[in-house]
Amino acid sequence: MIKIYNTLTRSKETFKPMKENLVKLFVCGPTVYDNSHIGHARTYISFDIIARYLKYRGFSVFYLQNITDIDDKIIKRAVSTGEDPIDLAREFEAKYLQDMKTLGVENVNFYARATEHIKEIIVQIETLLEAGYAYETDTGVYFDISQYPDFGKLSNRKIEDLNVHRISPDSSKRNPEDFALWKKKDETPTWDSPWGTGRPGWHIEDTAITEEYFGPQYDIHGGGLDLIFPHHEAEIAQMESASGQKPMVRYWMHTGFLNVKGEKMSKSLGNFITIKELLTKYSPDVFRFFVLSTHYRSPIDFSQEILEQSHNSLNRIYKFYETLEELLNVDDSSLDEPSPDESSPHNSIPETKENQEIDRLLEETKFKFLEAMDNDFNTPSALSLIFDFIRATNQNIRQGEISQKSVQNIKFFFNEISDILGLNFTSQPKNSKGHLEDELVDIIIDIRKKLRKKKDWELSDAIRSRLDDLDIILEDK
RNA sequence: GCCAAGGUAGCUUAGAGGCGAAGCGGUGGACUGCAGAUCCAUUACACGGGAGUUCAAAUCUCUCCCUUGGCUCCA
Repeated sequence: MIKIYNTLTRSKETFKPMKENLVKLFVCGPTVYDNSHIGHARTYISFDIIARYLKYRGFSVFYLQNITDIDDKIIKRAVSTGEDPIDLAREFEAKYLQDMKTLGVENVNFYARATEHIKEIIVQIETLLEAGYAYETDTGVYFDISQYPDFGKLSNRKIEDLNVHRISPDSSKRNPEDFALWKKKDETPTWDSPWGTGRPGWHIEDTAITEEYFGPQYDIHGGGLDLIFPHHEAEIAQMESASGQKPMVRYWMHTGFLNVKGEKMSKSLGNFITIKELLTKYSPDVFRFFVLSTHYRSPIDFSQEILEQSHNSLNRIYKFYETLEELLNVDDSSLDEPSPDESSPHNSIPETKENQEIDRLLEETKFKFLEAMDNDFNTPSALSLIFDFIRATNQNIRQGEISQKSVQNIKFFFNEISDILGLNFTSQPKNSKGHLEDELVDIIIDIRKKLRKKKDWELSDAIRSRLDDLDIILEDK
């Protein structure tokens, strides 16, 4: 039984989709006006894992994400570079999708562009106007907040408290908190509407898109913590007013921020790290492990040092997996050490008490792993169980008390974990050098092996150290 | 001002009334020609301060202190 923390009720609730085992999941996508940064990556990796786990648990997941490809920031950026706004949006959308692919975020079923849903947006605005929830002024069409008394239920705010404004409200609005559904504009790009040319407001695209694909009610809506207010609040107001059905969303999920030295990452603070920059230094898996090591709702503090910690921790799992593979392919090691005592053809260790112990521990770990993930996707807790298991198993391996069958079962479990968490320790890339380079390095290593057999330590060490200078690390077994 | 999330060993994180956590780091050992990696063991008075409830509190209540975020740009 999966429990999900619902921002709306501020409590964990048992997850039950509206329709049997079909999960309709919507996550707010990016506004594509610049490169995506690692804060975005945190959120999308978190929801990637959530989608993976729901699938693992037998749900059929339809994961929908919007792409905000029209908005003030895009236009502003396009004006400054002299580019067409839509071209600019397409360019950064492509980069975003590439970043996600590199990060192993691959469970989104459909990306919906705002500009390809203008028709649906207009229909929804018309519905709101007809029902008296919206009104038209000289500057646009606005949602009338006084018609929706529940406004603020998600962020736990009262309308009367919303009196601090960074931007002075448009004077044509009835209430200062009313938000734009349609902005009347002349500068391109614009779309025709019953209210003249212009473009949609920010919030309406999501509800138009989700209504189109999911209907007025669906299961999970996710996004970063910063979207709770006003974005998600506005979505609720629009959709529930337009459809008359509540709730629009059954489970609201929000990811915590990625901070740098305790501060939110932002351009103005200059602590902005793009996904591309990150990946020049660390592998996608290291970053994913870093994300996994904190609960998705908690703030996560980024630093080089912590990524190093993640790297080291992850290596422990990698090495364990390698050990499993070695145990299953004992004949491979015959080149180096033909261990005569254990070279019996079957090399099978009979079922012993120790083996039963390991098998029991495996079952227990599996159970607890699911329990941790069921509990609002508690990945840190799940990881901790894996480390417990590795330590205990290593002890048995060291004593030689483990059967091939047990190793196989363990490996199978780790393959599952690899899938659920999206960590690729099953196919760990060795060296991402070019093909020819690989082979050249192999030749050098081969020669060095022979030198070591001759106990020519001086030359062996020199080779190792020269390779080290090229970031090729040799580790003798 | 209002709303929200936090303060857990040197660092990063789980936990959420009782059985003293996981990883990283440190230390010791095994292995090794050496180095590294790996493995094992071990280490660390752990719960922001103060009061209260309770047989029992990191965990519940109150209060105070501190940090961060949001309050129509935001993942």
